[in-house]
Amino acid sequence: MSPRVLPASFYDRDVVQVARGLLGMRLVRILEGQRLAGIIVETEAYRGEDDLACHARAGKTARTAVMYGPPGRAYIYFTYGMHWLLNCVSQPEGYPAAVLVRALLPLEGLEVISARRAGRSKAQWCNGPGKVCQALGVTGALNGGDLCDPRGELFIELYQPVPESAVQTSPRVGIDRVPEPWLSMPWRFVAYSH
DNA sequence: GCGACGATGGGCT
DNA sequence: GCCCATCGTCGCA
Repeated sequence: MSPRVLPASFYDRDVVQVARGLLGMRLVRILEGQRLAGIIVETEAYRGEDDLACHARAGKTARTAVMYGPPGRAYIYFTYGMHWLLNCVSQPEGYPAAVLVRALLPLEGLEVISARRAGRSKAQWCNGPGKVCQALGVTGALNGGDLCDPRGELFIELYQPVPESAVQTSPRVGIDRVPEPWLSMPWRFVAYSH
């Protein structure tokens, strides 16, 4: 295994810590033989069946089964009829938890990413969870894939850990109908925010 | 710059 | 039949 790739043990702990720890790591996508990559700068944690913002609130279904599986896998789902969203399965097998990758700083394969995000400025290429998947060509075909396999099509490498001074936390976004205390849990992490 | 809203389809009650 | 872990565009300032 490449020494740069984050091992499954990285994900095998509290998902909130994993969300924090993924800031500054490098998400790599091999698309048609070409390497595309970006630095993870925004994440959110979703933890367990009790968390009413987490898809696992409805229990284990065909859709959420991957979240109950081993840590270090990709949980990728389709929403709003048009967007794919990428998550990193965390915590021990059997406990449903995952980190939503909400934004990247584009780093490698910029020509391809630019073409996939045609007509938009660089700042708009990967500044949202749907945009990340659009930019890197991430779809449900990769659901359940191993993020710890450097020979796969999607994996995450150790890159540049982010110091506490550069991290901001806030409640998760896009979950307006969720009741407290879940609505206000500070489980969103942003690095080097504007 | 900002708020409203439509697109569009799968999952779940 | 309702609800989305969203995005891009439109209208208005």
